[in-house]
Amino acid sequence: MFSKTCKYAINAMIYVASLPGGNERSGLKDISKAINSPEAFTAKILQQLVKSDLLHSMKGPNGGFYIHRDTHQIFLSEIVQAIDGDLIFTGCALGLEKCSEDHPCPVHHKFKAVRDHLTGMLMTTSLKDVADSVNVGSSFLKI
Amino acid sequence: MFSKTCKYAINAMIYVASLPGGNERSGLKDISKAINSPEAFTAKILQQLVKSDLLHSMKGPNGGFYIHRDTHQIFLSEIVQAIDGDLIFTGCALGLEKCSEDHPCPVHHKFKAVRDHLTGMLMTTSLKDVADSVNVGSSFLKI
DNA sequence: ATATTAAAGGATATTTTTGTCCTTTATAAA
DNA sequence: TTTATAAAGGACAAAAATATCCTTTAATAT
Repeated sequence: MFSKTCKYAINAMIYVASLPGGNERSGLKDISKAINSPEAFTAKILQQLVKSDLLHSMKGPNGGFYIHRDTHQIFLSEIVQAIDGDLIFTGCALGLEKCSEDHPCPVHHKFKAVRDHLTGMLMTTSLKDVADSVNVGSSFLKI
Repeated sequence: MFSKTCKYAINAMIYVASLPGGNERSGLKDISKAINSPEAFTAKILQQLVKSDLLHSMKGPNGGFYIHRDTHQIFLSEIVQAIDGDLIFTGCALGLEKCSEDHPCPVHHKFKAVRDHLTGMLMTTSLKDVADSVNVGSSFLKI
């Protein structure tokens, strides 16, 4: 569904969003430990998120990553889009180059319904929604 | 969503299912031409499908691949399962090893709804359904 | 029987994704 | 101002997915 990179990215964003204090910073080590991901690889992903303006960073002592925007206004779809692009939202299920309403692949219509469901879910689920559920202990970021 | 291998597999199965005459055989060349896939790679995929008993094959002159079972009773889910395994049906959206109703990841419940939708679609869409739509010209296997 | 055809199978190559390591740059604290 | 800290960036490595090539096996037709 999502690339491994994208899964790490979502996890990382949720973790940072779930930190108390809102704009508190969290370092690479903390993040990768919290989401159980390889540190160096996570660094690259965080860089991508910073470039996509989903995350912000500060170098030096007490530096780290933080979220600038209101987490209530950041939706999972933005993270997925930033990392995996929009093929998941628009691509043909069977990989056809030219697949559209006018020239549909054999599963186009049925698949579109599922994809719209997924897209809708991602576009309406905010980082705050999921971070809150982590904070109240009703969901988890790792084992 | 699906691996490229799986997409080729679905396309190939639909193509063979859409052949007139039902149990007619189609060769590797025809199939890979029809679905616009690399021939040698497609050969490997067809082998997998044969091993999974979704497809049957005959060597020698006039040999080729054909579908044994009633295409009305073969569902897309079986193809996906045979090639990509069942991670798409059961795996955690965020890649967590231990993700369940009791110990859900932050998107578990919302994602489950989407996944159930996908699963339901795949389990109820038969090869005959989609092959028919190709045959009447309302859907296409390539550009 | 022999030749031809087409799938099966094994080995290998290429590409993409995932992952690591090390140096450079920016920031802050001493 | 110097030192410590932590992200940024570049180069490289490993693993997995995708793809090719060539030989072997099975079936048919001559």
